[in-house]
Amino acid sequence: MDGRPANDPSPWMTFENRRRARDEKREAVLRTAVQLFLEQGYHRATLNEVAERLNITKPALYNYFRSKEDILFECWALGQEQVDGFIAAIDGSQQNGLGKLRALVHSYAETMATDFGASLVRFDPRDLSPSNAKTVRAAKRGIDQTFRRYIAEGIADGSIKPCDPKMAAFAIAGSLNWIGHWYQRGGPLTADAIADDFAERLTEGLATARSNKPRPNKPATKTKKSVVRATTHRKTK
Amino acid sequence: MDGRPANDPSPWMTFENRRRARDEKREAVLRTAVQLFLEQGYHRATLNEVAERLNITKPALYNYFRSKEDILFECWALGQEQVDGFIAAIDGSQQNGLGKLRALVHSYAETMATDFGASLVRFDPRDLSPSNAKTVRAAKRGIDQTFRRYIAEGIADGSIKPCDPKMAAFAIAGSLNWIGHWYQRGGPLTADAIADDFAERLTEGLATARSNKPRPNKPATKTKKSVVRATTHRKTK
Amino acid sequence: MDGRPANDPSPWMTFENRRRARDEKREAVLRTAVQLFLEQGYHRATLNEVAERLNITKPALYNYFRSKEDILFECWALGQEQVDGFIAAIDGSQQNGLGKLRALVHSYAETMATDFGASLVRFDPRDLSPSNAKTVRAAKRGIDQTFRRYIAEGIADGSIKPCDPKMAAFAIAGSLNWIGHWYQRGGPLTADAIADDFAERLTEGLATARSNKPRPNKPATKTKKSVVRATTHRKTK
Amino acid sequence: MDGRPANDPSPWMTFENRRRARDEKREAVLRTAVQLFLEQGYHRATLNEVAERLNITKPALYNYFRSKEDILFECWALGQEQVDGFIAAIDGSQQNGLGKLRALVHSYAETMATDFGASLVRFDPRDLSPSNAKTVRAAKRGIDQTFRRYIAEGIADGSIKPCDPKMAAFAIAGSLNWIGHWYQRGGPLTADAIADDFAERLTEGLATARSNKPRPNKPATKTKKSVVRATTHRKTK
DNA sequence: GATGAATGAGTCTTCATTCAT
DNA sequence: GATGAATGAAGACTCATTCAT
Repeated sequence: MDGRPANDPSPWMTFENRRRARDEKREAVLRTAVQLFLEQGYHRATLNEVAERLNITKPALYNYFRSKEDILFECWALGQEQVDGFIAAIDGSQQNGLGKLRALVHSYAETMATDFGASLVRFDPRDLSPSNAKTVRAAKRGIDQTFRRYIAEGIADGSIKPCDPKMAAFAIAGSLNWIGHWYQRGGPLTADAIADDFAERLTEGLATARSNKPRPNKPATKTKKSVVRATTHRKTK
Repeated sequence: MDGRPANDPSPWMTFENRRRARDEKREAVLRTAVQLFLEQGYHRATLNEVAERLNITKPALYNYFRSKEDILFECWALGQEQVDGFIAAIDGSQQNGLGKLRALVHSYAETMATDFGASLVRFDPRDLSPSNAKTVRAAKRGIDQTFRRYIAEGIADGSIKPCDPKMAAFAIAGSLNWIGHWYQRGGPLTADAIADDFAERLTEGLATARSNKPRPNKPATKTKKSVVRATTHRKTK
Repeated sequence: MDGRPANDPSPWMTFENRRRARDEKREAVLRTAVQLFLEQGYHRATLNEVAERLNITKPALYNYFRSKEDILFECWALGQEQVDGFIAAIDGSQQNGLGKLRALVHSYAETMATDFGASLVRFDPRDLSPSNAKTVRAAKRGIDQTFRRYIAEGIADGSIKPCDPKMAAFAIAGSLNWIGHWYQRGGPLTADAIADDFAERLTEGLATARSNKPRPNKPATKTKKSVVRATTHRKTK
Repeated sequence: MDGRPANDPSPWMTFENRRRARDEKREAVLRTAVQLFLEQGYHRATLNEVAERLNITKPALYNYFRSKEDILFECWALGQEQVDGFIAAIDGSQQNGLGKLRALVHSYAETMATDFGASLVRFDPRDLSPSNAKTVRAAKRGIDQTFRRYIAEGIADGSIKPCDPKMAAFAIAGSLNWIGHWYQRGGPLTADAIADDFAERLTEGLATARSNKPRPNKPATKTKKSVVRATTHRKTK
């Protein structure tokens, strides 16, 4: 019933708009920053250049972020959200271990081909405050354990050959993370093609003979986009 | 009567000693530096701290290196020498493509577990001068092509299943490079165990059925240590 | 109703003020710097001291100049502008060669008695970047050729005795440049007196008998102050 | 008595040789240093480069000089000796004021065309220790006063037109000192030609009509070389 | 007498960050 | 919300000078 006319210029609307505008700018900063950080490396990139690319001035950045490190962390967080999203989706899906692993590899590979995704593996946690660094390391551990968990699940349900989940996870994660270093948008390989290729390539060695029948071309979860961050972006105070 | 034997190599000996002492110090600097750079990252690490750990003063470092970047590059170069060494050895060995690939994976994995080896993948070429960066990038390309070459050889000689050498090389190199990020000396896994494991794990998916018989436990080249740098260390003038 | 007059140039005014304030500060820096550089020499003078005298901190200088060398060059440029200014004025005047030469000597002598003028001969072009050094050397050559040109003109129009313009120019320029080394504000000799004296002294030997009649006490151009730098000061980007 | 055979390799002879060899090296250092200092400027020139050009090492220089500044001062001193020498000669000569002035100009011009001579006007006394700087400034004052003295003498003896000796001296000295800045060995003008030209040019304006008859082509003192420094070079302790 | 090595002092420069407007 | 100006902290690098050999 809160029947507010569409053209209501109420202060609230204004407030809403403000918040939205603010969030858009925040994201614009992050998009610019992540790109610059990837391009030049966090230390060589200066806030001045971030600001320049946005046609604003350096201190203006401080309206949206508390520090350079804050920006770095938020970039990372956006990437991590993607990962959290598809992991949640896969966790909730009905597949055997091998299927989940394949889905994970596929989604992770796709993410690695995005700026925020690549930031997950190309940013250095040591550039973060101890507290943020802790968060990052916990998340990294979480990803690793998800890999191991799916592998263990697969071994248990017979879709994956008995093996050491730890080493297998390392090997797979390494291949995937590496994508973040070599993938270039506009290159000969599309993110999708890479994801498809790696989903098969990195898991075929693990699959039991019986599972190794023609698998579905695309994992079911493929289109599920990551569950976004809870609500309004926290101000990371 | 000042009883010095005619063959007394005195001045020369002194000279020799000096040179040796100098080289030893140079290497000590590099060992300390690579460790610190890996620990803290190149930008956070200061020459002051490098010097402190060596119980000398910062300017003393400039007796051996021309700049911080020079040190960085030399660390990288030492790692690259190891790689060049075992690649040369494998190239000269009598094996089919699969065997060479396995040997390469094994040696590369071992190298990744060393400080100088890890520096190959954890240092950022953008921290180097354009000229040095070029060298580094060329070397990286060389390694990639070696992987692809062995795979292609294997396909040609029937030891490796037909596949895309490029993607296969990326997948393998990624797993290996990742070692440089997670391996910790003193951890539960020895470098040797990792190398053995990866040599098998990363190649089994590529092997043709016929090659996949009980392979030798250790690649033939395993004991061949990398051909070291010619003789006298260049003074990085 | 916020009763601001329509023609309120407020934001613009502010902007204008800012720019002016900025330019004023820039010039204050240059005035302080040129003085310090003359006092102590470029190498002994530190930016810290420049800043101290201005009651600001060293990095604040970098808001106005890109480097110490930039400051040096701009000091020189201010002096050169004076010279360019009076040369242009003399060039445009209606006088015979001797008259122009006298006017030049007079103005140049006056300039040598100023800080920025003295910087023309007391700063060392080798302290400048190659590009700036080139500019400086070209300007120096230009001044030399102006001297020679006026002498040649005088010879042609009969006001100056036939002689070697090159040597004559060297002799005159030497006397004048030397002023930049010995003149001290507040000393027994005023700049004006020196200029008058030198204008006569350095030219009387060159004048033909017929020109050597009672010359005007003051060269016509004497009051013409140097054409100042266009308008907005370049930002030395 | 002390009949020492010519071939006596006595310690004394050795000592003599040593001293001579030492002095030769000292002078070689100074010759190299003055050249380098003139080429690059005192501050940009490093002792390392001085040593390199001599094919010795930097610390070796400290066997002959106590500091970089000491070298600078000694270079200056060698130039000053030349000046002291010809001034003494001229002082002792039988000429009227004009003649002495001409002789002074001639010799001074010649000196300006030498490295050590140029160092007199191109080195900055502020680079010297207070004590040495004082010496230098006194010497400079002495030269100035010599110019003024000869002019005054000339006025007194009627060979020079009444004028202000101070200004005249400044004008003449400026022209001469300037030579030290522009003269280049191997250029189109020989030192001798310059000296002849300037001896006439800088004095003709001062000469009384009666003196201005054809003057001798070369001042009598021309060949008198400067009285050298007393004996063994002081170690400038 | 000469050298390699080491040092201490000092300077420029960069950049994230803050503040008054 | 945005800006120009200013700052403090920090680091790389240079070089004259000394010392043990």
